[in-house]
Amino acid sequence: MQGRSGDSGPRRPVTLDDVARQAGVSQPTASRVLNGSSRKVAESYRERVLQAARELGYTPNLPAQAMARGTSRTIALVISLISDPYFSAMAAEIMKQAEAIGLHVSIAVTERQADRELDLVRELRGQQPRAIILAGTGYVDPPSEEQLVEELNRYQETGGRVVLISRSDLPFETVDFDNHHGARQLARELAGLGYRRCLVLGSGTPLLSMQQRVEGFVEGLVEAGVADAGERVHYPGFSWAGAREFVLGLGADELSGLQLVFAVTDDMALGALSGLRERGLRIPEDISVAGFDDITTLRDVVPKLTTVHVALNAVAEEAVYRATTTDDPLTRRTVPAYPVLRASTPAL
Amino acid sequence: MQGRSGDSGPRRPVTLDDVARQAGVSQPTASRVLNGSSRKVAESYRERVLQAARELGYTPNLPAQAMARGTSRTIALVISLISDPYFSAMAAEIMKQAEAIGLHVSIAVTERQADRELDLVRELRGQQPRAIILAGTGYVDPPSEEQLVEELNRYQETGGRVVLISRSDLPFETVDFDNHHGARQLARELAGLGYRRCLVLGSGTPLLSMQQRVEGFVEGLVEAGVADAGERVHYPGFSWAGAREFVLGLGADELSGLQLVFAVTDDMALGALSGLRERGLRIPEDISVAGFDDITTLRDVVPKLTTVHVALNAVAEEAVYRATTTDDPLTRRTVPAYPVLRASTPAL
DNA sequence: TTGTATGCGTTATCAT
DNA sequence: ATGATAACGCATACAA
Repeated sequence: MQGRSGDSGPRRPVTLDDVARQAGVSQPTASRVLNGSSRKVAESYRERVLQAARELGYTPNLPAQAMARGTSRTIALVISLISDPYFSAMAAEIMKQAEAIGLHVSIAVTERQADRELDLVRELRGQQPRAIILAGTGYVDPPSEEQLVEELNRYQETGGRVVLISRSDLPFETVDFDNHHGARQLARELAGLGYRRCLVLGSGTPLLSMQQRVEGFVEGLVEAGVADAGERVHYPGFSWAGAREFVLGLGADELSGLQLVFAVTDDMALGALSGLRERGLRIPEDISVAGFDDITTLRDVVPKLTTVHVALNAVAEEAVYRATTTDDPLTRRTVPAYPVLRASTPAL
Repeated sequence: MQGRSGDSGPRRPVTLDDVARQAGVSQPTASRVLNGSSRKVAESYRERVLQAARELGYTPNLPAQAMARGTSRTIALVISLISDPYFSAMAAEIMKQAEAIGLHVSIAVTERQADRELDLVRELRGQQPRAIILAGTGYVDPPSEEQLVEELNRYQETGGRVVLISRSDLPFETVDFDNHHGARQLARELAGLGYRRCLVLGSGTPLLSMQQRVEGFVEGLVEAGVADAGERVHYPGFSWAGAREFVLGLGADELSGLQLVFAVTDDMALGALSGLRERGLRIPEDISVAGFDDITTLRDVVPKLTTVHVALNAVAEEAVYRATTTDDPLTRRTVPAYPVLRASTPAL
């Protein structure tokens, strides 16, 4: 009799009306007790309402609340790929921060298709979220940038908040890592260890933050006296597979004399590492590898990968803060990123 | 003048009414054109409505639609941890399947706290989702199982669908891997390679599916003639760290003669691997390691880890199907899981 | 085919 | 302090 489905036909969900009736009060009073803020309800009524709600198993109908209040308790988050360690970590941090202040996070995924971003934002806007956080990859030359900006503006004009992570290309609140500085410091430290001939793997997909990492790294090398640093920059597909395939396709002459491969993400660095090994090279005896992001996966990789650590929690905190605060004007906050040298790049 | 925030004060969002007015038709007609199913609208009207919607940038207010229709286009998904490779892969697959049929997925995270599950379900129920999928870890003896079942029943009685993944403990639609069989096959294959003295790392947190993996593995060994297989089962904390710490705490006598460590998840297997290496053991020369799940992370681990592959996509597909189909009665579908032998467990 | 009227569950505005 | 009543944006039954 219990635990079975379809027992007594589809019942109607318990509403505030039901609770009020059972408690013998008016429906607004029940509302005030259960969901309201101005707590001016007599203690006796108060208890009766609470008990009725408990007995009936009342749960507020969130869509109805959202409509009546004109605003929901949801933050919409747009990311590229949920199965990517970087983005799942980012999503986790943002959810954590949001939930700490009683907000729910609705996640949408572009699957790395630039054009899906616009559709998603449009769709998400329909959910009437309190804020939209775009944490996906910002393209250098977005196919529909104008429409996206227009859409976001429209959303913002109706009271919504827009926060961008890792993409300073659009005129909205932005939180970003210090990509340039982090990569530059890494290059300088590596140069200090004796590295000179470095191959740089940028992103084939033109992404702003990735370009900053390339430029920072090259600049760091140049500052350290590596004059021709800019000559060995390549742009394979923006993925593990892309980096691996690129490395596998390298001519023997291009590889010879190479001391290090730096990829703009750990994901790509691991792909490159895999490709290098397939070619029979030992890491780091024959060639060194470094990445960027400091994803959790690195925990299980041997040798420990040198990378640039980014404070995801700080970014998430800042992003959620900006997503819920309205007082300040358009700002751009940059969160530090600092190199972490590990076994994959020993001193030469 | 463009791209700035707070230009002309918080405007009101564009509603169906606005579109109808601009198009010179009634609001229901606009509704029929834009969101309705019965497309019995004159072509001339139809075009005017579509154009008006485009000009105004209309997006349907989803909460309002949900309320009017009495049902939303959302599936609620409860998982343990979004940053876990297994769960993020699962979430990705479910989102993919759901989006293919025009459904949005709302994710909630228990952070591995058993008691949070009940609260989350209650909260999610308020979102009026079409279905609730519980993909988190099912505890052997849930602290609030009765209340959870009651809550889910209440939800189901009001027309919601409930689907469980990897936990056959509750009286609802269930999709599960063949944990027992997968582990058993793995054990038999390993025994065939010559493995006899195997340490089994189960889950310190009493989880149903993990217990099945332990039992399956032991059974497989026993069938292969390893009489004392059940004596070397331990239950460290259910995590990378838990497995690592357990291995680090093993007495030298317990380690000596050991040929293999099998952990019930890849996550734990990798933790154990890390711990074993810290103790100076080489994998697989000194000792072998095997896991379960075949998570993506394994791609970057050397040596390649032997594991049991689970068809996440099949599970996700089945779960979403069950979440959206109402005709069939209570069923339990099991998805195959099969061992994948790799370099971490060479023939002895 | 199209428009009018009504209801969904909740909050907010108003009397009382 | 409490209760009637009017929104909120949309879909639908019904009338035209």
